[in-house]
Amino acid sequence: MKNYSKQREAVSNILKASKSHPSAAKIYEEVKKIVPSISLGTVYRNLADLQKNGEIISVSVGDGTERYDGDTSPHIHLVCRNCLSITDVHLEDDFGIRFATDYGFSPDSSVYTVYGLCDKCSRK
Amino acid sequence: MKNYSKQREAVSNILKASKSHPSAAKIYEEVKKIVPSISLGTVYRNLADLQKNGEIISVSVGDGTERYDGDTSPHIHLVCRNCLSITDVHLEDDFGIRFATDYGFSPDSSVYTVYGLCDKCSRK
DNA sequence: ATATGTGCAAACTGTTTGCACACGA
DNA sequence: TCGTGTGCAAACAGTTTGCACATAT
Repeated sequence: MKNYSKQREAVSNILKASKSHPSAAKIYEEVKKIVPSISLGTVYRNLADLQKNGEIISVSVGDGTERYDGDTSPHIHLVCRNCLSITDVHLEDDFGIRFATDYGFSPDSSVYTVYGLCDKCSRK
Repeated sequence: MKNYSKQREAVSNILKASKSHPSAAKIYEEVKKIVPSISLGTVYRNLADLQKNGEIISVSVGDGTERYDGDTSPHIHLVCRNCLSITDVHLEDDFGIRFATDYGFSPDSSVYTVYGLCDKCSRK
């Protein structure tokens, strides 16, 4: 059904180790240090697979690129519309997942994003 | 500072009246019935403005298009990875917004999305 | 042996942008 | 009048995909 590949493993590891919500291009840069021959297309393919499995999530920051996150524990993303920074706020529990189940929905992941201006940018 | 335009008004009205989370292309189709001369570029520009004002929000369904929502009251989106349907689950309160404020963040909107399979698709 | 994954590069498509003109205040 | 908004079309950029080859089981 699904074979092992060092490329997918590397992508997964990088995301799980990172806290910076990198873009596909950034991940590509990082993975090349481990698997130099990897191509950007493969990065995208693996990101799609991992996301479908619920191993990673993705967040829209509004700059046209998708950001990826290897942390699937319940948390909110505070996305600054000005500097595009993403701040995590961890939660006890993901009640969205619980609600979904109540509706007959089979959830694999959830993303809670709050948009606005971060502390620094709102002072200006 | 910001002028009135029937184009922006029409885009806004359509979104506030709709419950279907339409794409920009779909909105364009609808708006043309009201302002036939409107262009797709203008639709995008107005969607960006409205979103920046917190009048509308947008949701990624994962098919490469952004969906727009004129309902900014607290609710969760249940997005089916198979049929791409979006089901709304309304909430009492948007605690993400409250949390954000506690962190010195100035929120303008929030999006809570749960991905998975809807009732219908998970049966197959 | 056979299904699955990869690298490469071209193709795709949603979105953005420059420009000349129109409109609102 | 003067700043803001629009229409058009071209340009852009992130992402996807076809194909031939490589790898996993």
